[in-house]
Amino acid sequence: MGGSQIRRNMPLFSIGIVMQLTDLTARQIRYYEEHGLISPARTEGNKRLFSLNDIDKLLEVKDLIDQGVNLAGIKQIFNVKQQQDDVLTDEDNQEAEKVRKDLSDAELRKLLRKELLRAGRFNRGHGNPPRLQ
Amino acid sequence: MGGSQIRRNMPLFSIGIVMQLTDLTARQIRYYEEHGLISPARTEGNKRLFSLNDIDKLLEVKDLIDQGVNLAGIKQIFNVKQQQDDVLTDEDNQEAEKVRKDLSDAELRKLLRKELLRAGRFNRGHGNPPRLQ
DNA sequence: AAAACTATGTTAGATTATCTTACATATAGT
DNA sequence: ACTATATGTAAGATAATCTAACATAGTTTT
Repeated sequence: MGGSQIRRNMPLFSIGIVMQLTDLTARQIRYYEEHGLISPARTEGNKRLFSLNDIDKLLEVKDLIDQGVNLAGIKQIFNVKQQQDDVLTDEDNQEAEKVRKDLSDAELRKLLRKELLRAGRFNRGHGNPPRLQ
Repeated sequence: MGGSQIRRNMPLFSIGIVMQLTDLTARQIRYYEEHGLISPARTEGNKRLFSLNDIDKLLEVKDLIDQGVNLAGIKQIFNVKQQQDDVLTDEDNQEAEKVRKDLSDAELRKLLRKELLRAGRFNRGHGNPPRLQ
């Protein structure tokens, strides 16, 4: 797990914002969580807090559902992608990972900003850039 | 105006998250708003929603306050920077100017910091002098 | 065709997060 | 010494979110 991965996993967004960003209902988002497609963090008071990764996943879920894939299928797809990610991460990226891990807190905002700008194109291939606005 | 401007001004973050991200209290954040240093958006139900720009500004406020600048001074500094931004934006060399602007954004902070540090040495009157380390 | 399952809607009651307003207070400036 | 600045804190109100339960249109399965 590299530093940037942590950043992309930083819990930042309330469900209301995620609803706007993904155009999903709260019911849908909770249902997808219930079925293990996402695992948003929680505040001390039990409110969900979503990361950029969560939002990416939700947009992907939405996309796949639009294409007729059911949740079971999406779950499988996510599993496969996760395995790929594991392989890619474990392989040879130690050095780059190390560099990435040492990002200063000051740079965090800029990274966040960047992430938002390019939030969209899921790294592995298929492209439907969700518009964040 | 590029799409990125829209993104940076997109209201996304609740005050709780901004507190964590900036290490400011809610009181401070609201006070800075009250004095016009930021203008976060609101939800339909009147909750504040902060953008990345807001967070940047808050971090800058915090930084300047740590260096002994009062809110009036910070307001002036923001005004100056805003004017510069306006000029640069109106000068229709948008593409190249944008790069230059990014550079000068980072640079300007350092210059300001230096300048303020020097000024602080002259009229030192407060018990909490800038830590010269 | 009936039964079961899937994915979502809706409602209700409870709880958290945030809001405004007001008062308190320690430092800093005059 | 007085005033202004910047922040803390408390109270009461309300918005946003939570869980749980029941409803339902489609879709599979039997």
